[in-house]
Order: sequence, then structure tokens, then C-alpha cells
Amino acid sequence: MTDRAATPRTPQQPRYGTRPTMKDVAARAGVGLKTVSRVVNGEPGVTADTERRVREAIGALGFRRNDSARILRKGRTASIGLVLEDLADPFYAPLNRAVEEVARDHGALLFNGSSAENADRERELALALCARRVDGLIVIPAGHDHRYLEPEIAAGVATVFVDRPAGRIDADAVLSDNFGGARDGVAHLVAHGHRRIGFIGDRPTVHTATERLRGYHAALDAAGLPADDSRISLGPTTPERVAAEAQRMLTGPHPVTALFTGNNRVTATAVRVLARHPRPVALVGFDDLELADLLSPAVTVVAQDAARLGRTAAELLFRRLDGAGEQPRQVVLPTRLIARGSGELPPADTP
Amino acid sequence: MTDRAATPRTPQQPRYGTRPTMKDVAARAGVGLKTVSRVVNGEPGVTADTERRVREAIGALGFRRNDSARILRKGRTASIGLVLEDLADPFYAPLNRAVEEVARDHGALLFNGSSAENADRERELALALCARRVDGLIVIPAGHDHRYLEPEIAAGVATVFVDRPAGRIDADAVLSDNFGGARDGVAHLVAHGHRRIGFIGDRPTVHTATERLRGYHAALDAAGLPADDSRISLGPTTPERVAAEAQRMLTGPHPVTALFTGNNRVTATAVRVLARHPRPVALVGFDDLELADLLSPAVTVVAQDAARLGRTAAELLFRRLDGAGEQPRQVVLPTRLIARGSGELPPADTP
DNA sequence: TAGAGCCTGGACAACGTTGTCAAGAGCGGG
DNA sequence: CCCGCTCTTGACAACGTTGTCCAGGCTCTA
Repeated sequence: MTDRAATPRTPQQPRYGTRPTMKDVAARAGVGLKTVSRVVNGEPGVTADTERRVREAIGALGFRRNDSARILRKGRTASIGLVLEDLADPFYAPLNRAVEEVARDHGALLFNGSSAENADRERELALALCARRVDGLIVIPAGHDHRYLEPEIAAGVATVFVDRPAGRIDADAVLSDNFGGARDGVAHLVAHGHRRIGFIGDRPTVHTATERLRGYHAALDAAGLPADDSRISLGPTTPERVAAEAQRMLTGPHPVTALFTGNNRVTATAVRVLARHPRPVALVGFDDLELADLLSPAVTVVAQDAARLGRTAAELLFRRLDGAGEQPRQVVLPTRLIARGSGELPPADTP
Repeated sequence: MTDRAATPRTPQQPRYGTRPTMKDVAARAGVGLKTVSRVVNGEPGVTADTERRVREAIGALGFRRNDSARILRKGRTASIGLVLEDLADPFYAPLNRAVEEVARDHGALLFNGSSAENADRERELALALCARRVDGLIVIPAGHDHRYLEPEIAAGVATVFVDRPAGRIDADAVLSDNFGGARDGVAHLVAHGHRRIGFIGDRPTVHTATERLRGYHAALDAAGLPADDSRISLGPTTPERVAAEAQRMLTGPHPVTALFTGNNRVTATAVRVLARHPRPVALVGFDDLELADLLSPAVTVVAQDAARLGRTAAELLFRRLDGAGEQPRQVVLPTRLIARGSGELPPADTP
């Protein structure tokens, strides 16, 4: 006697309505189970009359195939997972959308979740998705050790990292040219006469932050300018910290005449600080902002193409799923300097 | 002879690595299948020594439970689906995140996808999610007929609509006070002396657009001001159309002295048009914008709390899943007028 | 020491689907 | 008229898990 033998069609949880199965459809249509399966999946070998009877039964019962069972049987789930830092961050929204579009083109559904910049949460989420047997995983890493994914990758879960490379494993990654973008942005300021340029970026544990800082140094080096640690600040991108650091760099005996800000959140805060500052200060920010062109001065930015990042990663993922078994590769996408005014301000006279 | 009997542990698709199952773990640990299940699920009735042996085997084989099979057996999937208009729209990003947080608190994973304002695509996506047997569905409707969801809801898929009500079925919905918000925004302009106020909104098929238009009319009525159709424009929110309509309203013999814009996209375009306009024109927009406070003049908005919208909907969904079987209800959340400057400009003299 | 009771562990069916295989019907050609 | 062919159809096992139930070993008490 099993758990359901006594009351054949009454589910254990009564509030969860009972759903018809192929068996029910078959019984009602007076055909075999497999025939229903054939009709549902559009397989050949069913006469028009039989098909009609089956379709009638399907309609009458409101049957919908249970894809969980299908997945179990077939092995592939036609779903992929996206683990990103924060679904609410405007930078990641287009990336998310781009991944979704590609998934849709390949008939796959998309799971997603935020790691909230927390390595444990990233891990927990990624593994939960693997337990659901997603076919592939796109991860914007929060942590720096992704060895926990090794068994999954070995088991066939295609995995692509975006925006930041994987830690301690060899895996596909799609990145922006953070180094080159930052170098170009800072060089732009240098070209407009600035010699004391501040850099405010994300915490040094974030790969993109250090890459952008490298670009900053490279631009200064190329111009023969000295780097001064007091003009460099890496840390949390909370408005409080960023505003305080900006204020600090703007005052003192040798204030900066220009700021390079390491991401969209930092830039937004910097714009607020500069708006209240008496002296004009040049600004170039990494990441584009909505309405950046309408501020005065309009904000010059180094823009990355978030949608393209997402699209490229997803396409690479599906190529892997289709059997492309080459070595893991890193794809680096270019950034684009958009000069709008704030980066073209000349150095202001300082007191 | 079945499909796998000949080569017991070689999957049909060779590129998809073989994964160990509980059976494999049991064999390796020298215990029964059910004992492994007990260990994996933390069920009591396993001695410390047996548990250790099982855990060792799990580690050695890199076993991870197949949740697809678990789902099939248990009935509940611990996942919910979110169908929204556009994952990339900054307005929906915080909503998405809020839903995800609540889902996480309830141990559920989140599927999501964009309908791209297309009713067919909404339907296709929602039904695909139902086929995956999500426990619940949160939908930002694109279409106006949701009867297709009736069998699903009857079968126990908890369903909550957000931002716009469901069409032709009685279902839970969480909405913003679009009518009241628009009325307050327009009244704000009236209070600052405006008598010719333009309204540019989304297409009349979008519920929020017509509600906001109702609010516009209500505010004019309350002030005893006549409504003039030439100052009202509903349609696609493409920059081209919005810019053209704004221009049209700003010129001619009786130009508007103020604009009320029906959503974030319209507002952004209107700001661009007004920035180039010789005469100051007051502006109040529905939906807050990032950096709105930094524009000059700063943009006065009627803000909705997208995160709260999402959170409320998700909490309602999980209450339903926990068995709250009351009548469907509509929850209306308040909006908030944020005066920043652009709405407080007095009417400019017109030629 | 025997009987009762508890604890641990395993055999088995079932969740709803799909792949394999075989059986029966219908039909044409030798 | 029968053989063999094609075409349609259905029976059955299996995917990997969990729930039920039973068996055997152990402890405890009388």
C-alpha cells in the first residue's frame, strides 16, 4: 500500500488542486498513454481522427504537460540561471534582459537571483540552480573562489562568467575592457590639462575596481605624471563614503582639478558633490548614466555596453551547450568614451 | 530492453557528463537508497557512523540532489515566476529585486521574463512557467484577457497581478494609486497658477495610462478648468512621438505653460525637449528618475514605490500559497509627490 | 533470560513523462 | 489467398527522488 493507493486522485496537500495527467487524458479519449504523448509533442504516426479525440480530451480537462516530469525523463531542462550582483542595479538590468532574449531564442527559461555582493550567497544560489539542473549558468562573481563549481562544470553545466573573471578555476568569461576604458578616460582628462586627478572606486576586492585603477595609473604614467595615494580611494560605494572622499580630495593645499569615478554609483554621488562645489571640477565617470547628457555640465563617461556583455555571454553559453568543447576563453569587449562636457572642463585656478 | 539498459551509466547525450545519483552514493557507502535520502534531507533515524559514511560518499562522488526528481515527487517546486514588461526598464528593476528577496525568504527560486508589452508573449511565458509547475505567478499584464490563466489558477497556481489589474478574471492585484497620484501632480501645477497643462502618456490600452489621465481630468475639474483634447496625447512612448507632441503643445496660439508626463520614459524625453525650449515650462512627471534632483530645474515627480509594489505582491502570493483562501483583493499603494523645482515654476508669459 | 519496545536501515511503489519495442490492422503483390 | 510490408497504437520500463512499511537488531525491564 503506497501513499496514494487509497485515494487515487486526491493529492496529499488538499489545497493544491489536482491536475489532469496524460493518463487522465488517455482514459477520457479512450487511447493509450503514449498516443497522448505523441499528440502533445507533435510526433508523427497519429491519425487525424485519433488526434482530434485526444485534443478534445485535453481541452475538456484543461491538461497541461508537466515539464518537471519531462525534464526528469529527458535530462535537459531548457533553463539557465543568471546570478548577478543586484537585480535592481540599473547597470545590470539591460544585461539581464539581453540574457533573457538569447535564452528565449534558444527556447530556454531564465532563473535569476542576486548575490548582493556576498560570496556565500552567490555560492548558495549557484548551487541551488545546479540542483535544479539548469543547463547553464551565467555568473557575475561576488566571491573569488569558484572551485565549488568544478563538479558542476565537470558534470556538464555550461558556465560563463560576466563582468568579472572566475576565481581559481579556468572558465569562460566575458569582460569589458576596464583597464583600457579607465586609461582612456583618465587620458582624456590629462589631454585637457589636468595634472591632479582623483580616483574614487569600488573596494579593492572587486576585480573591475582594480583593473580600472590600473588604467588610471597607466594613463598617468603615459603622461609622466606622478601618482599620489591621497588622490586614490577604493572602498564601499556608499554615498557617505564617496562624498567624504570627494570632499577631501577637493580641499587641502593641492586639491584635485578633476575626478575619475569608478562606476555609476560613485559617479552619481560625485555629481551631487560637485554641484555644490564652488570651483568647477572636471569629471569622467565609468559607466553611462541615464540623463547624464542633461546635467550641467553634461557628464562625460566611459560607457560599457551592458546588453552586449549579456548577449555575448549568453551566446557563448549556448554555443557550449551545443557542444563547442574548446578551451575556456576570455572575451573582452571595448568601452566607449562619450565626451559631453564635464570631462572637457579646463583645470580651474586653485587658491 | 530499454533505452539505457545496454550501457547503464552512459547518458544518451554523451557531452552531458554523467551525474551520480543517490543510488550511486548508496552503493559506495554500502547503505540503502533511503538512508542516503535521509542524510541528504537531514531526517532523523540515521546513526552518526552511517551518516559519516554517506557524507564521505557524497563528497567523493560530488553528488548533488536532483531537484527535478524531488519536485516531481513532492508536488511543490519552490519556485515562482515573474512576468514583467521589460527587465531592462529601470522602473521594474527594483520591483524584480523585491520579489526576489521575498522569494528567497520563503526558500523559493525565481524565474522571470519580459513580455515586451506583447499579450501573446505574456501568455506564452506565463503558460511555460505553469508547465514548469511554478507554485505561483506574479504578472505585470501586457494583455487584457487573462482567462487563459483560469485553469492554472483553479489547479492551484497562486497568481498576483502587479502594476495593472488582470483582464476578465477576478484575481489579486497590487496597484499604485495612479489616479490619485496624477490628480495630485496636476493639482500641484494648478496650485502654481497653471491653466493650460499638457498631458503626454502611454497608449490608451495601458491601464495605468488611462488611470493617470483620469487623475488629470479630475484635477482640472476640481479647479474648474476646461480640458482641451489638443493638450492630451496618449500613444507609444518612443522619444520621437513624445518629442513631437511636446513640441506641438509648446507652440501655437495657446501653448501649454506646464506639462504632466505619464511615466519615466516620457518624462526623460520631455526634459530633453524643455531643455532646448526658450521659455521655461513647468513639469511634473509620473515615476521618479535617477538624478532627477540634479537637473536644472530639478524635476518634480509623482513617485511610486516600485520595490514596495513588488514586495507587497510577493508577500500576498506567499500568503496565498500558505493557504489564505479569501476572495481576491486589490491592494492600492499610495504615491508621493516630490517637489523639486520644475513643478513650481510659475506660468511664463506667452507671446 | 525472555518478551516488549525502540531504533535503524532497506525494499518498493509512485510522481508524470518519454523511448523502445512489439502487436495488430490494412493493403498490395505474387 | 497468403506473405510481407507499412502504419498506427499501446504496454512497459526508466528518469531520480521521497513516503510507506516491514524486518532485524538492539536495549530495557520483569
